[in-house]
Amino acid sequence: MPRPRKRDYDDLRRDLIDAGGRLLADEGPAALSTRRVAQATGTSTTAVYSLFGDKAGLVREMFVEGFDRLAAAFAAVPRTGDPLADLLALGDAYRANALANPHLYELMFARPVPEFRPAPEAGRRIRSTFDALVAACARCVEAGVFAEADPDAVAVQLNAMAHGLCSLELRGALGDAAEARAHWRRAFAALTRGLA
Amino acid sequence: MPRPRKRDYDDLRRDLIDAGGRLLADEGPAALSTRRVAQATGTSTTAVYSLFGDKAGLVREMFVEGFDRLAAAFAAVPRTGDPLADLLALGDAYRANALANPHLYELMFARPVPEFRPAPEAGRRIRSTFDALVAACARCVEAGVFAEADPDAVAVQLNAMAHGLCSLELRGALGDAAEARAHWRRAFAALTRGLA
DNA sequence: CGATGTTATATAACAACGTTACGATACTCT
DNA sequence: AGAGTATCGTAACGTTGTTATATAACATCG
Repeated sequence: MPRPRKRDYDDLRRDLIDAGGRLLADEGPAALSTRRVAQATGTSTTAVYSLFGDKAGLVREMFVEGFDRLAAAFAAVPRTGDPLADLLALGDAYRANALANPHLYELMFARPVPEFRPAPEAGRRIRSTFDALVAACARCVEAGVFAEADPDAVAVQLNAMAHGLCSLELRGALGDAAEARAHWRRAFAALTRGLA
Repeated sequence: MPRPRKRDYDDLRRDLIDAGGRLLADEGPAALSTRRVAQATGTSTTAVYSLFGDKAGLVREMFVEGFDRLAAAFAAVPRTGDPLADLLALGDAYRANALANPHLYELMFARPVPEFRPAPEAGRRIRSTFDALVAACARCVEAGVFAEADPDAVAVQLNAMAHGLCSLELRGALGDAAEARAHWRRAFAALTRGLA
């Protein structure tokens, strides 16, 4: 056999992904170059190519990291006896995650790195975080909080609203934090009332 | 005075903007380089810098072109006696414009060109197309179709929903055209019912 | 334990990128 | 007609993504 060196291998992978995230967060997408990432990790550009194949491959890992964080944020939302409150808490978690990791949110939904376009295959991982939302919607339907409807279709509506609001807020179109929170509250109040 | 040459000047401007649009639409953001644009227009990269200052300056023109098209699509929506129908027609126009110019839509609301970040000043032009939406919301409130509310806040909710749905549809997450249309209908039915 | 084969990674090169300095051209105005 | 200035082609600089090459480090076999 050749040269596994499994330990350092995984460490280097993580280091490169983390360095990419830091670069993206601190200096924006233009600073996310293979050289900068390699330099920040104390290695050379070749590492990116042997470990990820491409710059796009590295960015793809940062992309799934973004969805992993979102999934973690969703998983941390407790399930109480109130399905509607749970659903709204999911919305808050979505917003909090986007505000805490704006660069990853952008990477997930705004395509800031021209080399990287999320593959349709990546849709499956997105889907798995989406399922948490669908389940919460299903509970609302079962509990009679929402009118009889396909939970999947309901989830699409809430997802669209959440993403639309995040998009506006990150662009600064929702005013300060207090105003933004009010927009969120009103929007989900109206939408969930319409779904009842 | 210097060397106006107003005629060719404006023509060249338009040609460069159009070439950029074609390049972006046909080959994606990675192909949108000053050299490609200049070559497609039969000129050289310097033209971009003397006419727009920057690559970002050229992209900014494409950006406002996107909003001009959206404004034109909004302006083409007739105002009938039914305020709610008018509002929904505005939503359809928004969707149709996004599907007809997906690359411009991406430029307006995502961030496919790292060099270009919409200036806060550009917000004013966005605002002017947003105002058409606000006016339609105000008519719904006045007519009693919606409950008493700040038309601006209502418009934010509809805007967020529309953008969220467009974003999902352009990503292919809304199924085929028929399914997507059904999602749109259901989403706005629920939201406008909740606003009543 | 030393030789060998295989892999990981640094070095250096390539084409293409955004940008700028420089010169030449083509126009407006006196 | 002459003078002055904005436009724009040429060519260069540094940086980008990527790849070919070469070296170094490890696992296995003799």
